[in-house]
Amino acid sequence: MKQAIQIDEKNRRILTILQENARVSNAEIARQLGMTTSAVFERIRKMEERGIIRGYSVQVEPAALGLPLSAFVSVKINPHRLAPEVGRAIAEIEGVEEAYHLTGEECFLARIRCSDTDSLERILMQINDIEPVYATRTVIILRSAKEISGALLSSVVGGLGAGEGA
Amino acid sequence: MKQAIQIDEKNRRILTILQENARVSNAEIARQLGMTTSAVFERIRKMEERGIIRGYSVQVEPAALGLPLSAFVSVKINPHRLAPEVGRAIAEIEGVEEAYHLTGEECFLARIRCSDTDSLERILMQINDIEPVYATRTVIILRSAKEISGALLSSVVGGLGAGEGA
DNA sequence: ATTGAAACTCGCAGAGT
DNA sequence: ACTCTGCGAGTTTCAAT
Repeated sequence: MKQAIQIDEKNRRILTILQENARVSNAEIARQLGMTTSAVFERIRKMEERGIIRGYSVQVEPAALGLPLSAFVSVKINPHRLAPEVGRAIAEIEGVEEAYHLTGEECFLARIRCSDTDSLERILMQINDIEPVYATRTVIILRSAKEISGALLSSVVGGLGAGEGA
Repeated sequence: MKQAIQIDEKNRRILTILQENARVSNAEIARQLGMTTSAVFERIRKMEERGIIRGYSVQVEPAALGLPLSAFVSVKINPHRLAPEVGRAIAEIEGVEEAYHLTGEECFLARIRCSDTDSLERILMQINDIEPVYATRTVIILRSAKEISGALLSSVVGGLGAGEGA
């Protein structure tokens, strides 16, 4: 059974502070919560150990990386039981930031980040080339009304930037 | 004109390291890149100042917060020019992690995180209660094949947890 | 933009409650 | 699980290049 590991009040407050700025010092967290640094240190260490904290990330302005274009691609596949393979194949495509297996006929949704429509076209072709995929539907993101992820880009390394050739 | 602020090689490598673990020390980054800590410090400071770095976040295991259920809600609205207001209204609803204004008929997409289907129902009602909204379509996320955001939850603070009452 | 040194602050571990 | 204590390590500033 996958039991829900619940969290106490103090840990929740530590996470709240880390969420706003993951690079604050333990000492600063301790100050804000009226604890000692050691206590904060221990709690964070345990949350990391228990997998409650998965990691820490930087949110980057995508324009700075030459990736101003975002889109969602909905995907239909045919033998539905190939979903795991399709999921893996989509996830591996450069420019795919997120990929979800969903209920419904359009059983995959991928969020794309790229430099321009040419780059988007190339990504769409790669998705359509996956064997069980028989249809895609793409919508462009005009604006994010709320974006938690900021731009946690998998592709800081990648180089899907505006200047790249073939 | 919104010019694309491009980034040099060193900054890209710094961002790559921060992406994997935003809580590494500047000294450690410096070691990996063969720079001095001061240089790394200065470059990070400037990227923060210029808005290239938006912030740093912790990725939390959602189950630990009692939020095992994820969904996407597509929204249709009627006078299309009320989009900005609708976007703001959706973004404010507790449980909405991300909200995007899109091209196409379903011009908004919201990603939801909540404790159970009851909670999801309540969120859907709130979305449908927004004036210009005349239709929603909900799909449940079965699995994330790729999830950059990990679980950057806006609602660590919130308390949409399993145990909450009304 | 980078450096090296100086002053300050923090991380982290050990021992104790 | 928290506190106190202390040293090694990290942060941050600054004059100089």
